[in-house]
Amino acid sequence: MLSIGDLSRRTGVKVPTIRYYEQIGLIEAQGRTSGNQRRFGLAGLERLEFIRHARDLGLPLDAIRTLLSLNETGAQCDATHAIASTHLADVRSRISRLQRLEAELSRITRACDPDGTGPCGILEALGDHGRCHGTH
Amino acid sequence: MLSIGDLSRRTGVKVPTIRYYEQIGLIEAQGRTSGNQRRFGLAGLERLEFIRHARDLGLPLDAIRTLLSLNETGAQCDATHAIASTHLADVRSRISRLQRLEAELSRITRACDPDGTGPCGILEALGDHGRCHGTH
DNA sequence: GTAGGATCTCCAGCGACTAGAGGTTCAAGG
DNA sequence: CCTTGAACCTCTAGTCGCTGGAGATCCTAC
Repeated sequence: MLSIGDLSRRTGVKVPTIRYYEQIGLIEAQGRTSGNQRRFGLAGLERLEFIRHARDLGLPLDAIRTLLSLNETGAQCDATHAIASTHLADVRSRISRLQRLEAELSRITRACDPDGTGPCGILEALGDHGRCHGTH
Repeated sequence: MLSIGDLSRRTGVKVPTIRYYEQIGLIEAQGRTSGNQRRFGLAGLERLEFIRHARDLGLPLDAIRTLLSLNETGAQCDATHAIASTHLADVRSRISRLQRLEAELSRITRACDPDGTGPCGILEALGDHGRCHGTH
């Protein structure tokens, strides 16, 4: 029987976050002590580790909720694969967007000449989208 | 004199968003009609274009607020440069984090064998962080 | 004069937590 | 047995950057 603090230490998920997960129905305590404190079993620990790992991989809680129920109802690989690859595509598009952004930002940042006498190049560049190369 | 809708069409910033920006003190209408509708001038248009561009580059509104005031008080290049390069560093770290994530996710996604008879590899991989390569 | 699109204000919600107030319970030491 | 103090409880509100809806008013063209 694990207290919420034990669970937190074992999984690295913060105590208020665990309570939050319970509130939105992602996990459930096995029961409560006579003094109303949550107690978790091994199943709860594993479930939270699953959630933690999926969160680390950037999956939204809603997708995790679906994955958990797939896990219970006997894994349907198709659905699982769909969620994972959708997320993967999402991550990839975020990467490429960020890379375009990085290019533009570093170009703009270089436009600043701290020793010069004119107005700051960064502020000018921000005011004028027309000078940008490509889209962002 | 531009109505809020004109401003929206010219900048691509949605009407409710413009109102939100006014609410948090980022922009200000030049005045109101007798019927209480906002009217903006050229200064407002340029200011909103600046905000739009900075937002597109991923800068948080707080940083934009600072940049705008720097722009007014006669550009201090140092401060401007600091904000931009802090943001650039942030973007770069997000990129590398996402790339690590991408690697892990595509590894996990490949673990799924839809035709197999065993349990879904993706779900197993999610349940067991120990199998991951590197950190995420 | 009227129709209907644009505008107004105010409030609530998103995702995924995080922080704080104010109170109770549990475990260890004396 | 009693006390201390860390850990726990509930509830509410705040974060960021919008977005959507309700219900009312305004503006413009016909």
